[in-house]
Amino acid sequence: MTTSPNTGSATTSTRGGPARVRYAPSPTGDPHIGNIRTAIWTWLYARHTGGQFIVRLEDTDQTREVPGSLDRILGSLLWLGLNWDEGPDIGGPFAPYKQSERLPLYHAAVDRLLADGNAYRCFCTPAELDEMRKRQQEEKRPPGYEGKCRDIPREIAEARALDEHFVVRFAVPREGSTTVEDLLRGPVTVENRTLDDFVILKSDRFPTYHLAHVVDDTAMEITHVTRGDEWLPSAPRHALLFDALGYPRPAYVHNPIILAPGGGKLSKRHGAKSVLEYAEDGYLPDALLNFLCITGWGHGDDTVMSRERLIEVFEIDAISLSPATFDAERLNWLNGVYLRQMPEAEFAEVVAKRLEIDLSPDVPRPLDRALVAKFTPLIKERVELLTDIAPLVDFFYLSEVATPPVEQFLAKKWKDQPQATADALAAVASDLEAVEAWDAATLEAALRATAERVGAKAGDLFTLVRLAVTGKTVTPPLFESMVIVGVAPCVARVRAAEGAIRASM
RNA sequence: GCCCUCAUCGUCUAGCGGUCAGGACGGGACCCUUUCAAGGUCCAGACAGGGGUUCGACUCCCCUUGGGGGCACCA
Repeated sequence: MTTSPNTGSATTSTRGGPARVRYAPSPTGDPHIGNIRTAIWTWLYARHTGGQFIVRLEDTDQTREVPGSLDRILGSLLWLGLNWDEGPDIGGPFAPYKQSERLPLYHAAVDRLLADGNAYRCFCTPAELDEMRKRQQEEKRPPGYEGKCRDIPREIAEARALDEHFVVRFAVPREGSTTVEDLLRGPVTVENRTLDDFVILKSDRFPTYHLAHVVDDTAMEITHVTRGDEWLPSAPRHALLFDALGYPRPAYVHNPIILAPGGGKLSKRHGAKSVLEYAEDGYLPDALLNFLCITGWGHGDDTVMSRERLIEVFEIDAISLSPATFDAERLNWLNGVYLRQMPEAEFAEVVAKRLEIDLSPDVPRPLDRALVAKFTPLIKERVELLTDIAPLVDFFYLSEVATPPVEQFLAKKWKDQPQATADALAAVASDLEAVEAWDAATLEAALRATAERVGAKAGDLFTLVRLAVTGKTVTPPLFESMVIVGVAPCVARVRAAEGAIRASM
């Protein structure tokens, strides 16, 4: 018997219209970044079509459950701005949205499959199955259940079920083939003989993913099933289940996974963290959203796309078929782009919040917002990650900046010239004291004059001053920074540097 | 081992039978410049290989190669 191929009716009838789609995570820990990308695409598709985005908890494996997962999953979505219309926390017309609370639904489906002869009870023990697999491996045969219990007469099976552990397996047709329509790649056909009789109900009376997916996505009227393409090989099983239960099949979108640079699985080593970790590390939600969305999907020549823009132009069937590689550098660049685009006040607030985390505990909190607002314009285009900020501006907060090692001053043009260097700094200090207005333009003019007087190039002198005042070689613009630091500390720091150099002579 | 799937610059992609194969990240050069950035200009860089189909293939088909995934009482 050949299963009739899905003609794509579900696909064509729902194209373009409002989509009911779902994100269905397992509470087994923080969602993986690839998993989140699927959620983003799914959400965008719902918003693009004016449909609904639903969250459903797939908690059918009691042994793998990690406490607190649900909160972190929902927290991740929230942080990314992926709001849901129905879910385990807010309920909805098809509640409950936790599979562990929907057991009766699965049992009803199993009863029907059993009654129709599309499923059967299997009494094989785990030990027996292990042994079977071992044998298959030795004989170089494909692994899979061979149907030992498939032909047990129903009355006998029912009797044994009274006091024996059992699972329920779907009776896959032994012949023919099954075709699944994937929105991205068209028809995918597999021979039924390559499918084994998979378990749909475990011995603890919980469903497996296969059954739960079919029952719930039907009950919740999901139009498009979006999931990672590790599910593609089992999609025909699901199709068979839909057919056996007499349910219409949803449209499927199996998207490729994200690869690590160099190939293979993505891990923390490659800069892939959980969403919440990105949040902690100071990435912007919109930047991560944008980045994840365009890795594995594209819209013409566009790269930087706002949330609104993405909703507007996102087409789910434009998802790329080949697995994309995670490009952390691109993410960082995008984060910088979003940072630079931010309105001044908003940027200042983000900076302040971050500094309250990163700055030394000696600095009193809450941070002086007026001071933050002063240097914020100086650093805006110098920051890619929020963690770049503290090292760039900490000298604004220190009453005393430690003078860097003398060697740092006596480099480049000042190499082996401690006398000239010290004299130059001395000149700087006295000229700064004499300056009549403490603003950037005046300071620059004054120090350029100083440079000429001591016979140094302006840039070389500025390097000295920068080092003395900030303790760093890389800083925000020097004169603007000095204005913020103030005349007295600047002079003191320059004198301290001068002293250190003289002491080393 | 069997099955499924994918294939354009280093990376993410545009292309949907006729293009100088475009853009972005990264790289290089130059400009700007008090450091570092940002910004600007420019440069290098790809259709995996082989067969077909066609007047014409990056585009369609087949094979090879390579990558990815699946074959649990996990999802």
